[in-house]
Amino acid sequence: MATFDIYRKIYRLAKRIPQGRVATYGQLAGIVPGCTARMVGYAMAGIPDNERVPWQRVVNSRGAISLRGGSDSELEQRVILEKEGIPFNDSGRIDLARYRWKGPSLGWLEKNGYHTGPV
DNA sequence: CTTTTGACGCGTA
DNA sequence: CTACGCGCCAAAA
Repeated sequence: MATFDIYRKIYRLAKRIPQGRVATYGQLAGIVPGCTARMVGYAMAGIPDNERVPWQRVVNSRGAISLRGGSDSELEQRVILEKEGIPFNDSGRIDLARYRWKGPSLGWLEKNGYHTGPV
């Protein structure tokens, strides 16, 4: 099992995040076997051009955008998310209790070799 | 080879 | 609420 396969799994999973929902780094890491939150962030930073991953729907555990510091693309992503129907509160955070993605169906997880529940 | 860094998370103070 | 530390693991230096 090469690390390349893990990245592919992360991408495949992230592509399942529907519009109007968000997922956290830790959440995705908990679904992909042998993956950590840091690895998800690293994977998002290195998405190949041929892959179309909705990386803007992945936020940190606080419900805030965590882009490479100082970049203006952070504001850009917030605009995209708001456009997709996700509101930000006064602190610039998303209400994860309401907008967090529930994850793929159990059948999809089993079929593609992901974790199906809490580790 | 070793050290540092990074789109993270969580417990503690 | 903020600040700090540790754990996590893959790339880059």
